[in-house]
Amino acid sequence: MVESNQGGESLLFLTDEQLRKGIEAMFFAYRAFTADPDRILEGMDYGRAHHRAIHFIHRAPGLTVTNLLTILGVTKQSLNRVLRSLIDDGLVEARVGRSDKRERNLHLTAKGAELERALSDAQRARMRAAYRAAGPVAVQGFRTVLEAMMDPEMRRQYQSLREGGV
Amino acid sequence: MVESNQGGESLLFLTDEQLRKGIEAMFFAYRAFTADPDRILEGMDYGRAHHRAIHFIHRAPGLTVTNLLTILGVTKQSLNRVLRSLIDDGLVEARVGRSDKRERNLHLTAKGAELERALSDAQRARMRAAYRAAGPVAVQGFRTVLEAMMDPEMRRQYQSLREGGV
DNA sequence: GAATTTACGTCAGCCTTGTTGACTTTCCAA
DNA sequence: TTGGAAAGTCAACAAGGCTGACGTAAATTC
Repeated sequence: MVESNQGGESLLFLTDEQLRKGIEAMFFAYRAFTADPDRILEGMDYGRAHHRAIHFIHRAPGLTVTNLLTILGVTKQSLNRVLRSLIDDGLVEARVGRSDKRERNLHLTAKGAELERALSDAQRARMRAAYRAAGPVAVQGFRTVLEAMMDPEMRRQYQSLREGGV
Repeated sequence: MVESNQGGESLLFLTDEQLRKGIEAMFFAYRAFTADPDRILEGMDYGRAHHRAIHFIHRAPGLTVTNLLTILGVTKQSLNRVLRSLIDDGLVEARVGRSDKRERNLHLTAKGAELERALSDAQRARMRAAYRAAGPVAVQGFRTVLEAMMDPEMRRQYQSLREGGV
């Protein structure tokens, strides 16, 4: 395959072969990425969906059900099943909204925070090892490419997530 | 949080906050990554599992069922369901092994290759746009971090995948 | 003040894709 | 010739997505 240069910059990294390698890297890395939390959750009555809910409730305490729905990109019914069990088991608390009483503000309980810590410790340990092995420049590139892959709306969400609501 | 330096190199990129950002970037980017093929497959009788099988059969034509099982990390029963429909619909051909007749060497038919092209065109288009936006240095970092995240065994698989078998 | 909209919850049913366990057939290799 | 490997299949189950329909409470609009 013949590659042309543009503005003197090599575009070798845009060959189909390079792109395919990137695609496969995403596939394998994502499996590794979820493996540790999955291992912790198996045996408990929870799964990956619970992990995601817990993560974002920890991340943005007080967020509403609709907020969480939007972030996770699932239906109300699907989230409800997960949230129901977390609330019933006392890991998540749903407080009636102060200004708008229709809303439910979601918080982790002490017990919920404990599980969150176990899960994110495991996930961060892998991430930390990878970051350390790759170095700061690579990490910067990693984040840049992932961000560029997101749809604009998702990217906005990703960037604007902060504590105290969404 | 106080950060220490080591060997004169900043370790700011290893803070929990940075790691958390990386974790969320993986989550959001992976959703975007699978969105386009998912859109193509919805309506057809296929799903993400079919896409994965098709991808790796295209990638390493002639690979055996056991090979594919190992790459995908699922059970024989789970893969068989997917493979069954692809073979019945004439997208995949399972040829009896030449040297070992117990083995089945998997190949895409013309029809299978056509779907593969549609799926990978969509996925590569997104990847290409992200790569182009991020630039070659970032892409290098992206690949480096993803590779570092994999388990050694998975990394070996990722690196050794080539045509003509696995 | 009445009507409409929003936020949330829930029931019922379906699909995909993963799992275990058990069993068969075919074939290679010691 | 016999044990083990490769593949296929049946059955049953679970997680976690989905749609559609409905109900209730609270906010908002007319």
